[in-house]
Amino acid sequence: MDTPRRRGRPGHDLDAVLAAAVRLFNTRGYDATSMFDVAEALGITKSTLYHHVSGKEQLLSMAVDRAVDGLFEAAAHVQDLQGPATVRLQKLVESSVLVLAERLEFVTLLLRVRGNTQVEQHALARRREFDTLATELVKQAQAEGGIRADVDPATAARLLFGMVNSLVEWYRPERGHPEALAATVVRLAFDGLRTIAVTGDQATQEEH
Amino acid sequence: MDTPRRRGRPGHDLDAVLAAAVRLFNTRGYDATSMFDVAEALGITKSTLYHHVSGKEQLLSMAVDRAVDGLFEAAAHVQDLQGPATVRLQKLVESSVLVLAERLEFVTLLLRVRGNTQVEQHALARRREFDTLATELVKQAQAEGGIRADVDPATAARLLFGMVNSLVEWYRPERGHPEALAATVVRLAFDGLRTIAVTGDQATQEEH
DNA sequence: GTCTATATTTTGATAGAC
DNA sequence: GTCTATCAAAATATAGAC
Repeated sequence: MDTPRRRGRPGHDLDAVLAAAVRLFNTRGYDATSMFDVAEALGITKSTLYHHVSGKEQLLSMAVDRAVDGLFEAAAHVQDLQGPATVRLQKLVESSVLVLAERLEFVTLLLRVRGNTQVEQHALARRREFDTLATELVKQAQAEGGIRADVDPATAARLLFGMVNSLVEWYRPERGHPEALAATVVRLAFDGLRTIAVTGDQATQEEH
Repeated sequence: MDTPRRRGRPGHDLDAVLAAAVRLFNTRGYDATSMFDVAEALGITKSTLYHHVSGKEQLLSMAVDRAVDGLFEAAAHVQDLQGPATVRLQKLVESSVLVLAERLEFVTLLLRVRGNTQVEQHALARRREFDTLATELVKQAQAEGGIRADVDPATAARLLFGMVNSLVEWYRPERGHPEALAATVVRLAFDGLRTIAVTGDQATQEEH
């Protein structure tokens, strides 16, 4: 959205540093990635890397913030909507998939955070906040009779977004449109795997 | 199943060492856990720990094997069954949940492996094998008309088991029966979240 | 089986020149 | 912005006594 303003000619800007770091964190693991590894990937030395960032944790912090911010922007947008909670829940799932696809590497990193440092604990706290929000929406949808009431709302929310989050394990942006994937996830989650009475517009086979 | 035969009186046996290591690997992360940490948790020194195991990687190797073996035992059991593929797929989901619950810490560790060492690559290869097997079952179930054919079988299998695997993020054995949870997962995955025509036996609200 | 060293490497991070 | 040099701490692992 915001145009990253060009910096002074040479070297790397923060975004490039962050991108390289996050890629390494995801492939090797955060702890297994050294600042030397990050510097090497950028073609600079460790000292130069420390000129750009204050430390390893700052890289993690910036990365998870991008993921969390995206998720909450989507949630805020959905909460502004009118209409049945069931539809809003569908929209939340849909936009979560889109955010995950758009910020794949950041969300991937976020989902692997375990809470051992303050940065990680903060990220976990915001994830729980999102969870609560989703659970509330499930409750409302159950109350209005849109989704089944024979499952605990917290359990339903966790399984639903567990399915969504599992996308980071295999989704690759180069194959298939995120919109189609989002639609598939919503369909599977809400209508289930089982064969249903075909109403007419479900004849398209999709690949991702 | 197999009675762990008692060792010579004193000290720790391999199972105790493995259990302590896996617990730490899951809470702090594999790379962030040092051999000193494992030794300390057992109340012994690093040297003594090295008397029990050949190194850190062996601990990881043994742990992921326990998870993978459990999953494949379940898969083999399901493949021996007769009847429609749709039912076998349901059984595979169900028993996967049960294995996950029974070997929670080992499966948790398995699902976090990224493939940076040979041990991890081997674990990933076996996971892919399981994936292929699940995808095949989805295909068969689609062919016999049991589950919807408007979704790519690989995508369906990944989303289905993505939902199952997400249980490691929140399931805790002390709360609720694994059997009830497995039933909930199957119901949600196959019949979906949406309210359906109530046929009579779906009045029970479950908690996990 | 358990310990006290100790070797060796790698880590995150800083100082200071250009 | 980038480098060389360096530090202090922590890591995996081994040697060898009891």
